[in-house]
Amino acid sequence: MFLEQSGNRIGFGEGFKSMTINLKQLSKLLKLSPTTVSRALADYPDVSAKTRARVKQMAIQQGYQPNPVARRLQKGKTETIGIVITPEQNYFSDTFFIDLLSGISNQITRAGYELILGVASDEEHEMQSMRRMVEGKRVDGMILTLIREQDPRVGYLLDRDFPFVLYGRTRETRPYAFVDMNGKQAFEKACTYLAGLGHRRIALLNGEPGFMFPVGCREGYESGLFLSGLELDPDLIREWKHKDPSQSSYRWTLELFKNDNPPTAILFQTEAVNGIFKALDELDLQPGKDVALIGYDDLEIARIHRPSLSVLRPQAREAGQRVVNILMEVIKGEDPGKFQEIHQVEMVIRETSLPPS
Amino acid sequence: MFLEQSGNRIGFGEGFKSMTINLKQLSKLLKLSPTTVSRALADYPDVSAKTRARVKQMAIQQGYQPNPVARRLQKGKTETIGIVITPEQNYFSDTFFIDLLSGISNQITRAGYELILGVASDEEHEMQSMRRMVEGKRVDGMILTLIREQDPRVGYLLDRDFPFVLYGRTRETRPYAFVDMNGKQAFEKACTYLAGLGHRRIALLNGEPGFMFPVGCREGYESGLFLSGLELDPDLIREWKHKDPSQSSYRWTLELFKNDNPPTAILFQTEAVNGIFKALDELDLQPGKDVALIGYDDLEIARIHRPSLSVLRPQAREAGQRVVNILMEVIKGEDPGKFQEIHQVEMVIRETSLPPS
DNA sequence: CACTTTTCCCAAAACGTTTTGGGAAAAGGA
DNA sequence: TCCTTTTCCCAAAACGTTTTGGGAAAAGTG
Repeated sequence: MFLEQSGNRIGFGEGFKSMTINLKQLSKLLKLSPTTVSRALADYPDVSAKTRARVKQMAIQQGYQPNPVARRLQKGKTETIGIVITPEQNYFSDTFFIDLLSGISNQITRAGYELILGVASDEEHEMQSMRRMVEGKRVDGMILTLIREQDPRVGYLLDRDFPFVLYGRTRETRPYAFVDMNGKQAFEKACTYLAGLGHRRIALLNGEPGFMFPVGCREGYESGLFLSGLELDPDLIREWKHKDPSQSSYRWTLELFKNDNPPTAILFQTEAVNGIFKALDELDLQPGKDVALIGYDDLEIARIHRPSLSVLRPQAREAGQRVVNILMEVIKGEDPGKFQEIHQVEMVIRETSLPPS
Repeated sequence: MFLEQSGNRIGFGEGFKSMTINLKQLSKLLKLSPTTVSRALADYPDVSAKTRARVKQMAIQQGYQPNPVARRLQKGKTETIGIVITPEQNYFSDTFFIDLLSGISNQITRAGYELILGVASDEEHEMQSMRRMVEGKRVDGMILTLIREQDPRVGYLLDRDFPFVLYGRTRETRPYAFVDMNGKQAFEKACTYLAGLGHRRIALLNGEPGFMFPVGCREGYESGLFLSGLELDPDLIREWKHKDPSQSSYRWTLELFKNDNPPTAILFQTEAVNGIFKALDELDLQPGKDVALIGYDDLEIARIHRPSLSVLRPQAREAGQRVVNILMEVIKGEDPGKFQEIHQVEMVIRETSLPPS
């Protein structure tokens, strides 16, 4: 124990402590002007290949890294992207969001940018946190998630021509950039697939329609029924109402099977799967066998559970990367209206999507 | 529709687009020097009360906000704190982390600082992301979470005297600042409580001992058994091994009850609750009635489930705020060794902690 | 009144980059 | 050789703040 500790100390020595070197100091070391060193490192053509190499080598040797703050001041950019999350909407119960965030973060780092995070407790603080970033000149662009049908954030940013990209869509006539998952098509696909297997009673457990995504899910569901020549039965639909704690996928499922004519299949967002499994268990119904299930989002539980859950799988990480790439273009001054991407969602058939028994 | 949109446009007008004002411009408007304006806004005593008021009023009227980048350059600080998260360790399956993050974020904002986020895919990238922040002079301090018993990050930061605070603890002889939950005491408390109710066979489903927290949980569990005069039975303990996907709270629970002498109570981290409930259901055992349960972390499901789950409740948000306050002190140059806090964890008795039947 | 102290303000420097606008030397062209 | 071009480098300015180090006027002191 003693040895290890002391060994470390001696090994690293006194001078190891992040002795940060300057452009000026580096240029002195090289007997060049700061201008030339800066331009050499930035690969300007007006510095000879020989000195460029010499500069770069010395820079590496000395561990020189340009001070990002000084560079930002000069460049007039923050090289920073902002995102605000709100814990209330069960953001983090899902790994989809962390996948999205992971894609965003990686791409931002690759661009040499920074990601600053605001955590807001509610809609009001969400706006406040965003304003601080925008009006405080703390970011060059914003990323918005969990988009509502009427979303004041979008109008706010459009009004002041501030660069942003939505993960999702909203009701807004002015053009803006977004990356969205084709939830409609996904649910349509799942619905027609189930109908193709022979299911005639397909239920939908949906999120809160105030958000944009569930709206698409429902559209896809209805369109899927229509395409399969099935009637829409409102009794088979449950949609989350604003913060009613009595709601749960568990109760909804129990309710559905009190119906005289219960469903033989259920579409839902995978986070709800636990409640559904529990309810089916109590009702002595076998998932997959007695009731077909398809969830949206490929969470770990979907793969691990027996029977494993068939799902619709959005590529959240890839979407996150696209969001960042697009935002960089918008920051450069490109027309946001050019960047409107709707990504396909693939369907993964596992064990819970069999024909009706 | 047309009216609304056009109304908006006219209402906001052309000039609304964030016309950012300068210190120099502001001072010109006030017929004062930039120096005086800056000092007036910073409440220096060498500017008269009258002009100070005049300056502040004009600053508000003009919506002046000092450019944070310029201020950082001058002050020689980034006014930024870094944190790196890794999705692999199921960080986000839990709301505890978002609570922690929320406390951290709020307190950082209050201090006028920024929180920059790195998302790393594994341990190596975690270190890489941190080095970028530290060596790239992008942050003034780091916050570390999910601490391992042997954690290279701590040594790295100590070696270069870089300010940081741990949420958790590690094995390290040099002094460092941390805020930790008293997991040991919590599990001890839960264990003695159950023993006090008459339970004699108490099981523990624990996390991976490579991390520091589960180590404390186990210590508390063992100490609780000892204090209650109970024998430790290794058959009643399950600990997560590094990435063995066959493990799950569900299987562990089934295993436990294959025992000739099965447990009458189980301690665990609340994230595992679904698997446990499922297993008990299959075994026809009533949670709370046939088996007492106490989880660590007060997740939503613990409150909502019937029967509701008794839990150990760490105050993650408060801890997050303390972490930031401490980090600010350390950044100011205070001795990190002075800041070592171990927070109490309260026990919330609900419906799953009854005496054995 | 003459001197000191206090009050209130400001010009200049500094933070560490990148960009601007040359300018000297070397190379090319006749 | 003389003129033009190209190559290679650099001094100075700029980004927007805060800090330093006064300094002039007003107020207090004897």
